[in-house]
Amino acid sequence: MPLKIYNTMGRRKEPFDPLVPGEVRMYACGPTVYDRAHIGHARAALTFDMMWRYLEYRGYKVIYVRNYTDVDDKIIKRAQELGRGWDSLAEEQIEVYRQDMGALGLRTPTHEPRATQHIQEMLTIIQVLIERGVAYCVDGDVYFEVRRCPDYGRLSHRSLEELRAGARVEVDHRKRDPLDFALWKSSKLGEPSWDSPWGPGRPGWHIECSAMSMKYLGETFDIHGGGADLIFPHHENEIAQSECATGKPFARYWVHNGFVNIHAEKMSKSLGNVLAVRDLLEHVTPGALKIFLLGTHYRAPLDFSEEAIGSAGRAEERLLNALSEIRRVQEVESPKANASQRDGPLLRRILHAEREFTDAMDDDLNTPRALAAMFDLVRDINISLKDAERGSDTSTIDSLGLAGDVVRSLGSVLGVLHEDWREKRVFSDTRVTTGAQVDASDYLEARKAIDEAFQSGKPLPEDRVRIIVERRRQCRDEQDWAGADSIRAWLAERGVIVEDTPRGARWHLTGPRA
RNA sequence: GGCGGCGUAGCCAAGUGGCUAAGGCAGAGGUCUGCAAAACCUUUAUUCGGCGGUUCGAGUCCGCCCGCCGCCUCCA
Repeated sequence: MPLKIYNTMGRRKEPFDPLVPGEVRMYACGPTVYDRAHIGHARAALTFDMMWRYLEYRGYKVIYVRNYTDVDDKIIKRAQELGRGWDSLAEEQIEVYRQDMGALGLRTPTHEPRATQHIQEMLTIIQVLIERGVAYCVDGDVYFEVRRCPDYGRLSHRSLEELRAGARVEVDHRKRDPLDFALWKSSKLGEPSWDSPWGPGRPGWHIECSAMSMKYLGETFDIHGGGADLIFPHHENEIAQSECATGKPFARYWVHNGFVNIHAEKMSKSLGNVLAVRDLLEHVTPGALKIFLLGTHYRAPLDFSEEAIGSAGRAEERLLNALSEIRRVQEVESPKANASQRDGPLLRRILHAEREFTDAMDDDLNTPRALAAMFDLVRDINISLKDAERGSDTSTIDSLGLAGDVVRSLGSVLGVLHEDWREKRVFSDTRVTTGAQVDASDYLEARKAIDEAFQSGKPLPEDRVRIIVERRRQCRDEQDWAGADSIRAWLAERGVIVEDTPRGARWHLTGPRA
């Protein structure tokens, strides 16, 4: 079954067939770097990171370019407000963006070009457009003349008339058509400025993506994407200026991800409901955030809610638990069976899950279905784990190991399931009792120390907590259930949760991070 | 006004006209446990916003209606 991708251009799923067999060139519009990344940026970056990973999983060699818009009205404005240089603000925010995307486990694209480092390439394209008579210069500004482009509106499926009718832009009488857009803007005093044949100025917004995508990927390349809001005017204008300059088709597949709403409202500065990735990661694991985002198909609008992301976190736990259980069983029971004796039913389920996963992803990257395939396999794993635990069938151990590998591998295609993320959870600081003896004076001293720390709001001293937990274990060994229960309750009041396992008591801290 | 999207169980969310409508969360039973917790298993939509229509057959196609949203202006 071939991979199919929804192409905004034709508004339908199309079989994906790259220009050069086996190789994919893709470009995604990156952020304008004037503020921290929010959850919408995360969704866009994740969508293309996931696409990249899946294309590689499918065997393609991928060149992935994502730009930084590091000169723009918003950056200039923000820098002025902050009383600092626009370039240092952009530089700082690029670093912040990298950190945030890194925290989400997103890979760094093959190239991350910046607009300011490609001024010359932009000037070249603008020059060609003027020579070809599709762009004109007025008072140091250069505009693209929209009506010289016969296909204008092809991507957004709107005619020039329709666009003019709905236009809310103020009419600038220097332009030949209200829809003409700036390729080059003359700089005002104090604004960033580069020399050009039309005087000092700075690039218009759209030209940078044409310049950078074509520089790194060629005049025609496979995939171009971004948020759905970029369809018009950004991508429409990119197509117009690129194709008019080269006379060749620009991008072949246009991919757009849906928006993130916050409690059914659009996220916007004015509503004050912008959710920064950084702030979000204070409360949830990257894995939970990604499972939440991938739980909705990338083209559909996604509504953020605490409840939904909480349930994604518990779903992540479910996947992680299965993996650690496999590991535990493997430690206890060494595989005895050879390959031919492997557990048949589980093997079949593994193959089924892999097929289901790729079918789902082939169908326009249907990550909700792909996740479902993983959860199905996890259920089968859990059932087999029960069998293995009963000790009746050691032949399943081998297949369980394989099943775990498959879950990990599918998880890494979606970029979820980094097992080390689990350690970063606030509530996952677990320890197991050792069997050490605790005498009465140590116990009383530990209680006192814990109470002092608790009352002053400090983190509880872990070594003292351990002493209490060991003391409780002694009570249990002596079948002093009342004593054990009262210690458990005492600890719970101070934010320590104790859970008994076959290997001893496990405890973790809640509340303020230990 | 123009263009487009959405409405599926308590919540989130898949679903190429045709076997019993994925999956996750929550809920309910159960296993395990001294008790708990955690974990795991089982279970939870005669029905897909409403009304008509096409079809042997529709959540899936068509029409109308109701409700919600996005784009047309910077925006992922």
